[in-house]
Amino acid sequence: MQQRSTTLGSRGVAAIYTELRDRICLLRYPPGAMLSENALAEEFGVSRTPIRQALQRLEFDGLVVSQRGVGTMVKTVDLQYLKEVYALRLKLIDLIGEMSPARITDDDLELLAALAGGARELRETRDPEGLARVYHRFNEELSRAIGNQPLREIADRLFYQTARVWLQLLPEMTWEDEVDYVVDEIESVLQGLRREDMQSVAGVRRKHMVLCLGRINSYLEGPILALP
Amino acid sequence: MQQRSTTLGSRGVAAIYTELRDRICLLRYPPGAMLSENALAEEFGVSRTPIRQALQRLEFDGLVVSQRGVGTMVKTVDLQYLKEVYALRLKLIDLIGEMSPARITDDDLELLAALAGGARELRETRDPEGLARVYHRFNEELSRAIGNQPLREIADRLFYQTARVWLQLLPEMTWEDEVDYVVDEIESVLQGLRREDMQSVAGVRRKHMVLCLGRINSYLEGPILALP
DNA sequence: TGTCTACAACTTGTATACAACCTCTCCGCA
DNA sequence: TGCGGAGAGGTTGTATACAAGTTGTAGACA
Repeated sequence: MQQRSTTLGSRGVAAIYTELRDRICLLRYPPGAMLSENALAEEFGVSRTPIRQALQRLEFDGLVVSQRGVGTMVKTVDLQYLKEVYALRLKLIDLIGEMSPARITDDDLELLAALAGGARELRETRDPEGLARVYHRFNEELSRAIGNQPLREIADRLFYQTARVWLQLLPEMTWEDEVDYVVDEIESVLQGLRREDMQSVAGVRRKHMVLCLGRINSYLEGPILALP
Repeated sequence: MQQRSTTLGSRGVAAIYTELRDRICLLRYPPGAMLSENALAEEFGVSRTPIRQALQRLEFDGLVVSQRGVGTMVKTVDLQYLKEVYALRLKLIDLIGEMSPARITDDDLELLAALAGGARELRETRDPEGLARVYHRFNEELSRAIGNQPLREIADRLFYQTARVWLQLLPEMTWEDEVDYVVDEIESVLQGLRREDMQSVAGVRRKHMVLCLGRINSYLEGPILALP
């Protein structure tokens, strides 16, 4: 049997799922791309069965769609659905602020600081995928601070459903500005966490999300999102 | 091949998933029950493959857990998780009230009235599963009134995660009271919908959920849910 | 009698063969 | 030249055989 060409955490299907999800959210698989079960099976060194499990989970997440006889395609982001997801995430941010017990360790704070530094270093490089990776890592770390487990799962799911849109428009935006926005959000959240002021953290996140929404709006033909 | 003994909508895996989910939520498969893939495959007249797909989806929903070499077991409701789900649902009810466009047709209103009538008829019968079925139907119908699609999916998911608890304690409660509670909730919601007053609907739902929570608390050893 | 081991009978996880289906191309034909 | 149908090649969906793992039990042995 062919040796697997990709290093996985050897946790089987879950690792494949995470890898494919990241590839989609980092636009390595752009919207409309066709994913071949056979090709993925060869690449990961497994049969089609585990690949299909991962793809079906991605289909539940709304990231791909499978059609018998045609193939499995990365879904394009539906604007109406995007609008609804963002509206919901704005509401959920407040809930996160209310329901989080703020169980943050010093290690977490250091990691966030390192992420802010990593983002700042990207200012000269112009590496959209790298910046997106930092932001994903940032979001992942903040997710761990959500004390309510079902809310955490829901927030993660919604994040990965909309994570592509910003990255997709990143090349058309002003690079330095976007880097600064990310750095500012991370550092502002960091300050809030140090004071254990989750309401402040929620406010910061909300502000940046609304601002990002505005930029996305201005770069799409016609406003797709009605700002409150 | 043996003919399938269960009438499915012939939509394949989705129908099997729904059927199994209902069996779990209506306690036909009580917590701790073992589900055999082979037995289910025989019953539904398919191979293990579609059965496994449905079971994996149920595992994502947190309703079952599979262990290699052991089997697939219906999960017992974890009290801490239940508490968190209820706390979240209370918050989401308000969101539903805010974000719903109240696209209700007269047919929907008639169906809700019929459900209230159906519940009232059960007052003499003492049929817990029937009452639960009515309440599930009621919830399903209200779900269609949620304009925000991701919120609707989330609300459904959370509902089915906690639907068993009330039914599980129903035999120990006062039957007539529980019937009256269900009838009152449906009719109160109906009144709110007729006035297109979604905030009132949310208030009713919230009130009944808190009351139901209190009853559940009183029938479990020690209060598991801190009421606000 | 108690304990430990080997094994049989089950389970889920994986790989593979086959069926159903779609799409594009090529060839015959008007 | 335009059109239409058969077919090849590819895809996902399903069934089945096999691998890996767990558990209870029977039996040997101290």
